[in-house]
Amino acid sequence: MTTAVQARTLKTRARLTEAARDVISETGYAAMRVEEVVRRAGVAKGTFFAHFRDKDALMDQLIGERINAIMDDMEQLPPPSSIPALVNALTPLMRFMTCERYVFEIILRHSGAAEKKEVGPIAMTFGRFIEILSPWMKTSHLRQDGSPGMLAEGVQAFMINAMALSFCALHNDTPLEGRLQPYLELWLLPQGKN
Amino acid sequence: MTTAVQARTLKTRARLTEAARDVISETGYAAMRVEEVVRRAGVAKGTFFAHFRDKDALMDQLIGERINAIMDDMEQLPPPSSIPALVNALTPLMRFMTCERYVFEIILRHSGAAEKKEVGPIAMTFGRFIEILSPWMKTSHLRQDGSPGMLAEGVQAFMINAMALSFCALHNDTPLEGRLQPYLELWLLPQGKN
Amino acid sequence: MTTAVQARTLKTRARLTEAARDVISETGYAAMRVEEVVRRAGVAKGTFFAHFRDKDALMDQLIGERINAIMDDMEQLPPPSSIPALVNALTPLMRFMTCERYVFEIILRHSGAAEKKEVGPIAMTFGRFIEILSPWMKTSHLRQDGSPGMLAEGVQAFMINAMALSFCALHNDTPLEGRLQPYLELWLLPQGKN
Amino acid sequence: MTTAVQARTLKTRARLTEAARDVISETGYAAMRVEEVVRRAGVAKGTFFAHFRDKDALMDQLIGERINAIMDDMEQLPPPSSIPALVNALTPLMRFMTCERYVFEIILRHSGAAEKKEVGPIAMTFGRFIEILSPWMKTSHLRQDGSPGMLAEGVQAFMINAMALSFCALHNDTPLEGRLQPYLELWLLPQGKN
DNA sequence: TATGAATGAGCGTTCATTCAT
DNA sequence: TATGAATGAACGCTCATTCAT
Repeated sequence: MTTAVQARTLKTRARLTEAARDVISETGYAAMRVEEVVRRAGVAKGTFFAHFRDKDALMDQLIGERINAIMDDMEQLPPPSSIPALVNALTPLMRFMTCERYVFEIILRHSGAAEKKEVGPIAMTFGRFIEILSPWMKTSHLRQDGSPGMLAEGVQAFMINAMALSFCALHNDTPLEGRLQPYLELWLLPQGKN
Repeated sequence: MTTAVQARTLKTRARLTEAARDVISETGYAAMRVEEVVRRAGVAKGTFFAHFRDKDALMDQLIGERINAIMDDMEQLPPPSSIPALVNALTPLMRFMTCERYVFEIILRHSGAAEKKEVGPIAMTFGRFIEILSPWMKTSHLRQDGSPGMLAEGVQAFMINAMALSFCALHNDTPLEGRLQPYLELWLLPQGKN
Repeated sequence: MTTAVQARTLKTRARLTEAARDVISETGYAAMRVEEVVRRAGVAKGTFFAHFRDKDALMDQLIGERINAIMDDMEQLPPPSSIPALVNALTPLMRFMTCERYVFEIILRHSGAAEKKEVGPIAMTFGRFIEILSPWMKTSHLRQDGSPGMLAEGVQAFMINAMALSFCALHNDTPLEGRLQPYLELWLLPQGKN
Repeated sequence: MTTAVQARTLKTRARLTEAARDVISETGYAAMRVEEVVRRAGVAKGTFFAHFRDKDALMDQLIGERINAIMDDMEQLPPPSSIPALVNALTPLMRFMTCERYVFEIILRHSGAAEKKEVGPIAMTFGRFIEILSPWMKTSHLRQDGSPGMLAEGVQAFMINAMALSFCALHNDTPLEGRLQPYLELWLLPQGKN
């Protein structure tokens, strides 16, 4: 009984997210309308809000799963053997996160939850990112005088900085990756090697 | 005549900003409503938009002037002679920038202007910050293998990262400054010295 | 200036009420939708709520003005010379008030305002009704041992009672007026005359 | 078996009404939500509607039983020997009926059923009220030129009127009973005696 | 410059009721 | 009987921004 009921719930939820994905692939994230999603999913508006606290909660999930998919690919990579290789490995993630200003804003807003119990998909990916990056930091050609975790968090900080600048007229002549690389060299290479 | 008119214009503008400061000191930045500002200033709503392109332009100015006041103090300081001293010097700025989530978001949004000609007060402070910090980077106890500008930008990136984390339940057990210090040590000290 | 602005305001308000009247004449009161009213009036939804606190406030006005129109007619009548004549005089009002259950419920709900400053059109008509009826109570064929005002309020009480019963299966075989008459006889005639 | 099943049915129903009474005693009638009732009763929402046609049916029952309890007390009273005594006898009923605006509205709405077969608890109390009051109308100090039933119905009308006014800012300076008494004197006393 | 009524698109809400299991 | 996810149709609201005067 309970199982059957859950199946129905999951199905409805899946129809909603599927409809949302369709809308987004056609119009982008910023233009997604709840009304349009429920219309396509063939469910009532009330149902939407029974499944998602608000529109942002759906965005959190959809963007979170995209980030996770990209991280799944990252995880398959061998530890990058050079800074340019590292930048290359990070590029798909940065590309997605900056695909729309709206997406980047959602990500920033959800990067940290105010309440521990409210930690959502996007916030989780920030932790996962560190877990993926940390082992890469142990490569011998990189500095080894900091903990892998801290080095990884530094990479994260430089990435966010580079992405934020990409929306800025003063800096968007340089491509994202080009802007990141010199900082990572300075951050990650043993001194005297960069 | 022109002078008289300009004087009136400046006065109206001053009344608007003054009213806005009052509202903010009572309710905070996020709760500021244009309606309330014009009510207190005793002018019509349309007048507000004759003086400010939009609400954000006022916010840009108000937050920018606060940041500049803090930077005026920073500028008086001698180059910090240690990482903890540097962190101390940066703390007032970080305190203000994280006083409200909304303020932090405004700052991020305005850190880079979409159009070069639209570089506003907040965006200016980002440049000024680098200018203040760069000379500090030349201190002999810090690494000298990167340009002062890049080192300063790195400090900026770590600050933003630390501030972003301060809104996050998973990390806000550590105070802002404590979170920043180890990263700056790793970023700024000659390797082998931290 | 102020006059011109007020004229515009009044015009918009008039368009809204006019549109509402149209909708009601076509579909009845209960079926009136705010959305439809603003659509027909050619104004934005926000404008509706700038003019009326809520849908009920518009209903209050529309129903109030209908009641007032009926009372305008009542006011032209000479004091009824018999109970049946009195009942006849009251019938148009009762007919309208019971035209829809929804209308009767609105009237009851608005008959008394919780706050004095919130006394709206419908509540006002209750006072006006007493003022119209009171002089009628001075007719010589009616009992004169109570104040006209009290006698009038009694008539009001019996009317409301009769109207409430008209929505009731147990009583709606008798027409409204027939139900009212015996009570008014007992209430208004000198004893021994009914 | 049938007995067992019926027992379970009755038990569920009892749990629902009991839960509803709890909710009402804590939050009042108007704030009662079906959701909260079923939560407390530990049953599913659908179960509620297997036991009660709709929410109003439960309200009808709960309010009806309260009115009946008050009428049980009224029935014990000897016929009031004066108008003030009569008013006193009616006061507990009026107090309850005006405890919440919502309650008064429910009572009015249910005072007459739309369908004869749907005469519910509240509607029944209206009949019972007349039955209790009618004998009281035969007291020698009251007018005897109207049937006891009609006199009783008049009392009912005046009570409802007084109660309706109690929700009105314009009239709620006078207490309920004070507002009722002069009308009953005029309605019930032989003319020349009031 | 100043005015302030009007805009407007969409979000979130409400919550009694239904219905397939 | 019992379950509980789904329904659904408006309403109210938001509030920065525009524009005719």
